Amino acid sequence: MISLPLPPPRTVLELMAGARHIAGLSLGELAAELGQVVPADLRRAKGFVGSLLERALGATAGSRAGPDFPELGVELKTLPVDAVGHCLESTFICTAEVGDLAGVEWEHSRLWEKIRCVLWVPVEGTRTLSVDQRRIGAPFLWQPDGEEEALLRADWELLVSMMARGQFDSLSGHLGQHLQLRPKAAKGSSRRRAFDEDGARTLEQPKGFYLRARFTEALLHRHLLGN
DNA sequence: TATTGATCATAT
DNA sequence: ATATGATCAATA
Repeated sequence: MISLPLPPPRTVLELMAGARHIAGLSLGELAAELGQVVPADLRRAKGFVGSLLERALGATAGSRAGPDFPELGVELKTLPVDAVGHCLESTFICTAEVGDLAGVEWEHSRLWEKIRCVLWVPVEGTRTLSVDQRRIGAPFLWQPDGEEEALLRADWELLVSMMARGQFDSLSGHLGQHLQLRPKAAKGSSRRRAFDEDGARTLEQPKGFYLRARFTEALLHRHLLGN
């Protein structure tokens, strides 16, 4: 047996090995090894699974900005799945700037920096399963290929250009084939400085970029088929 | 019932 | 206040 939490991984291969090591464990078993208590449900602990996995695998970034494993340039994301392999939720990637959008380019965007190398860890997320019984699945590393990058870039450019033009009234979670923009705030009343269609200062709801569940599901299934 | 809009806890 | 980790829950 290897003791948990694992030390900070020195290489991507080491991180992968750690993730494979905890695959098959239930969240209850993993939490017990870390001396943590598992909440009865996630209503008041929405980040529990992600934080638990970070701790187990030796992530050190905490809630600081940037990737979970800065030295490796790897972002860790849990992926809630059901028994059949369907993704149950979209995946939050990063907050979106709603003002001062001039000159932002895809290659230097926070979105691209976040997703250029992701270690996905599927975790059972069916709500009828108690949290402690949910099992951790096999991890897989994803670096978007040219086609995937082009698809995400197209969505990103549409959404960002609309915000840059102040077209917030036309924005909704319906836009974007694979990447969407949705509210991301503690309260519905939260506001950030932005500019309206006439360039006048205004306040808008904070927003975040999310990968649609069907997109992450395609990644998962492609991995399962061997790629 | 799939999806969008709203929300919760914690760290800095 | 804002960024981290996301899932909840109302709506269409």
